[in-house]
Amino acid sequence: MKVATWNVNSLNARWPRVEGWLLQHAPDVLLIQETKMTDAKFPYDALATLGYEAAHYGQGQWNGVAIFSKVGLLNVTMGFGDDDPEARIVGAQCGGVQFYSCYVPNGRSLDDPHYLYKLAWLEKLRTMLATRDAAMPVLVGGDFNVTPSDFDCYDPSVMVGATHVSEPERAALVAIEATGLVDLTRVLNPDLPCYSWWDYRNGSFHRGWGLRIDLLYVDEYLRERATASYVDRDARKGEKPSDHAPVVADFSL
DNA sequence: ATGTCACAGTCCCTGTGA
Repeated sequence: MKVATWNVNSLNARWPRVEGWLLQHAPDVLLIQETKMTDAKFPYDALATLGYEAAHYGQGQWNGVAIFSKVGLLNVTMGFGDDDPEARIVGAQCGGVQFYSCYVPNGRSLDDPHYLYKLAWLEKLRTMLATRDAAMPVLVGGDFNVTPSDFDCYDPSVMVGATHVSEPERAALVAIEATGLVDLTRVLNPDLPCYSWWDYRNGSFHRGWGLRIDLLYVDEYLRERATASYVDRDARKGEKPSDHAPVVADFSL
């Protein structure tokens, strides 16, 4: 089973790239973030032509998450079941695995209310994962907007005082791991940066100024069966790329 | 460090978010 997560920064603007990527890589499951579209505009028919069922939790202009699957799509859940109006998490069971596609709030700055919303959102995710059905393998992927460690930053010295590197954000990831999950890309590539995002500005991609903020958390069952995890940097090149590259994992199930 | 992109509305430019 091939699985990937990709923040596409508008599925409307990115559809030609997404369609091409699906044809080239044929993942069994693709977790998408930032569709930035209403459900009415979601390309269900085009995905069906490519062999994918899809679950979309859309909001409109901002946010929006989806799961594309070639291996079935059951028990779709949207949000955490509270009154949060932002469309940032969708879940589904695909091929006997519980998947979640997550778009963690950015936080904006450490003194912004949105930063507290980010921490609260991560705690809601942790609570949900702590009470999950342990009988079902689980993969939680998405744009976490947090670097797990300084090694996931091109230059930690320029990130001091910023979001994405703060101790509370990293502690929130550690607490999520404590529910029985591992950061698969890092576990399989302890010595590679595996950056997944580069700012559109400053020629950041070509200068190597990246961050690893798109993560795949898996339980022990999936970790034991994982054969590879990598970033498809080619998807960050060329015409109208997203500012994120897909993060892929292969499993022998 | 700020050299970009996408969105909606004020609608062919501007403010906002990332």
